[in-house]
Amino acid sequence: MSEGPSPNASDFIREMIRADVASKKHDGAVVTRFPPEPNGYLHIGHAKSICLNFGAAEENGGRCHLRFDDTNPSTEDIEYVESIQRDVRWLGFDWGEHLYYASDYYERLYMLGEKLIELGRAYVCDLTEDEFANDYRGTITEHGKDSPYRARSKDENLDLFRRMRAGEFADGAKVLRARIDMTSPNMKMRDPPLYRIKHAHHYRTGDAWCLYPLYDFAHCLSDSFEGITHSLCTMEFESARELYDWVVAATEVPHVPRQTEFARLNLSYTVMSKRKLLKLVKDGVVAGWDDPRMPTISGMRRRGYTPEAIRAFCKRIGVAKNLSTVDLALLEHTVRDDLNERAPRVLAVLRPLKVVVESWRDGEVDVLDAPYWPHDVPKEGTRPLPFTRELFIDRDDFAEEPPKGFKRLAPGREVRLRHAYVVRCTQVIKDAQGEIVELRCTHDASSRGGAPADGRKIDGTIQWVSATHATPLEVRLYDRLFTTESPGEGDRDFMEDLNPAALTSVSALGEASLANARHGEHYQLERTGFFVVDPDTTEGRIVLNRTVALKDAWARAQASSAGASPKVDAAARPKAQKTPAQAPRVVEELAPRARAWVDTHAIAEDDARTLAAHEALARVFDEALAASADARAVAGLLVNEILGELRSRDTDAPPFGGAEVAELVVLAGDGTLSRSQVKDVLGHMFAGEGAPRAIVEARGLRQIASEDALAPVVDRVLADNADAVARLRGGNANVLGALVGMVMKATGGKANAKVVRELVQARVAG
RNA sequence: UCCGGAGUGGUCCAACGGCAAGGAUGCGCGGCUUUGAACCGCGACGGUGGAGGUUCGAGUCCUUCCUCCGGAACCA
Repeated sequence: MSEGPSPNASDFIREMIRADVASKKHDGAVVTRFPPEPNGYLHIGHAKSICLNFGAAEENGGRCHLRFDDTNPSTEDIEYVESIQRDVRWLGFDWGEHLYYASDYYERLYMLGEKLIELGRAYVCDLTEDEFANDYRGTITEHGKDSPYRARSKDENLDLFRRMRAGEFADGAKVLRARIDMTSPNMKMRDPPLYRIKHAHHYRTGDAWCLYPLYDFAHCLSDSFEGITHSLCTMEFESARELYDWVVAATEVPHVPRQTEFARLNLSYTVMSKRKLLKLVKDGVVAGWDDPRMPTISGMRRRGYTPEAIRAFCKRIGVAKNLSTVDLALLEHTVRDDLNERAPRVLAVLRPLKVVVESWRDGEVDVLDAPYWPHDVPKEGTRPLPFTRELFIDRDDFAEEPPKGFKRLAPGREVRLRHAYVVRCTQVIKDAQGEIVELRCTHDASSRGGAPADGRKIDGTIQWVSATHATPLEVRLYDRLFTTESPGEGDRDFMEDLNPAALTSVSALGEASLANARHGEHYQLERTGFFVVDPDTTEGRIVLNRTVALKDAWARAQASSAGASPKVDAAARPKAQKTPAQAPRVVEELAPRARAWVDTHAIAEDDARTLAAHEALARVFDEALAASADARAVAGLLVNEILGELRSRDTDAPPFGGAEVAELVVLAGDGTLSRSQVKDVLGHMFAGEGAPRAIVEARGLRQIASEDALAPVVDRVLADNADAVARLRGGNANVLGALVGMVMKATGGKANAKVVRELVQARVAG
């Protein structure tokens, strides 16, 4: 199987982890976890997460835990625990000793609940769910207000919490809430519930508890208990991160894990939510979680997908934060790519049409030795393939009136029977209804093996089976479960988009060797598709599942020329309007402080607005003005350079003040420093190396602006890059930038880029 | 509407502020072929959501607008 484009997968998460390892964060340890809730079967979306968590850990010498996030007794079941373990293992990942259950932490978590109460960071609230939602939580745009129970004493809270555990209250009568901030813009922070009462039987803890922690409390603490360093989850948990951090800090647990979110996988023509998958199972639309039409791991396994193919797919799709829907065709390609080198080739006929080779003596059997593998798969092995007078070929491989370009069998025409003989159709026999029921052929005795002795070229090759040696097969042809790219798009019920033809079962005939097919084996039925032997197979009844069809250029061409159902070419679709309306720029009134800056210092309004919006920058700006610097230049530097730097360092205020910025502006203004040196110095200032002048002196920074000094460097670079110069002369203006960049690099950023640019232009023109 | 996130060929993912925005898939064409597969080659398809700004130079930094997604479960 060919490797993906990037053998060493890299994405923003792996980069972050590598950086953490390099900086010895957590002593360079990498511990991740895959935390499913045992309330459903794993699907291809989980596979993405599994590959990321186990993969990133392994690549960095770390480990990945399998943890069941089982904090909701009413939906969870041991069946799911077992299927999940089976699926993760099947995918090829190993958690070693590190199998955990949130339910094993119940006691520990409970104690932290008490601790939170003692620290005054949580309280027992008697509001019903509706009361809280309607009267206290507020809305997305309005603040909430404090629960009347928020001010309960520690003792009362503790007493109540213990009695909650003891089972004194009914479900929903009370919850334990975090005491955070009912006015937070993040709804998750408005005193979220941490514990709820649920008199329910838990599949692992039985009836030991009637008090169960909620995700936001249990998950982050479980991560902390296990020493998880990188807690990777999907984007919908993004606004929960603030609460995650709060709980970890508030409970004062020693280990602090870090949550990072990535986009979940969506696949075209499939649904992925557990709710929808469960409905398909419950409604009997599919035969179960492992139905080959399901995007579950177990369904794909039964369909014949391999772990290697799924892992290769996960590698190809990458990891990012974009909302994305991967084309199912990519998954299918990856599966074919994997199976191509894994599945031996055999012959089978799905829609049998009888063929009598009249020139073949009745009763004679020629056992051919047929290779299992095509010439480009480096594997060896053959099987005996009996050839007899009566055969079957596929109905699609014969046409009474062949269309243009048809390379298969037709009256009077020749075709090669794969691995066997070239035959010519001499007669077409029909029944009373005019239906073709049989073909009469003659064979070319010189063509045993497929090549006629006279060397004439035979265009078509088709599959066939001996009528007297055929193995009956039940072949299940699977197709995509939905007919539309986005099932249930808009207001439509996704069930309306179900593809009734997602499963077609046919009685087919396979070659003799297929009689020995064993459960789990992969085969390619030549010219048809990849198949796997289904577990329903019994002695004498071989069941084959179509994993994926082969690409079929002929069928595609026929379909599009027929125009009957022209496959909608994605490229032909009108481009989605990305910016529908050209909205006029609405300029808001400047804040008074910003207005004053604009009026008295003539700085740009946009800059003034930006500065006014960032307290730390505003302060630095005022300080710089006090140092009587060029206001416009200071504002520009703060807004365009320093602000971006602050963001990328994830800090609010720079480790230097206005005086230093003013000093830097002077150094830039008087020509001491080149522009790139200014950025360089800024970097050192952020690193806490002191004032600009000191940095400049210590490092001997001085820009080179004279043409005389720069000319030799420019000439050298131009001489070393004659090809680039040629391209520039050829009219590619972008190369100019690259050459300037090379000169800048050659001078260690000391050169004045403007002068360099002019020099390069002059040299190239001259 | 409030908070958060994201916008790069049809799709998915890349691109220390620097050479013609790269790869995969899909699509088309051709070669090869005892699978109309695979393999090989070629091609079309984007100027990076819009508008400003900073810079010698912007997909990348700043501003603003637009669009999409997530968040108001005693679910995870």
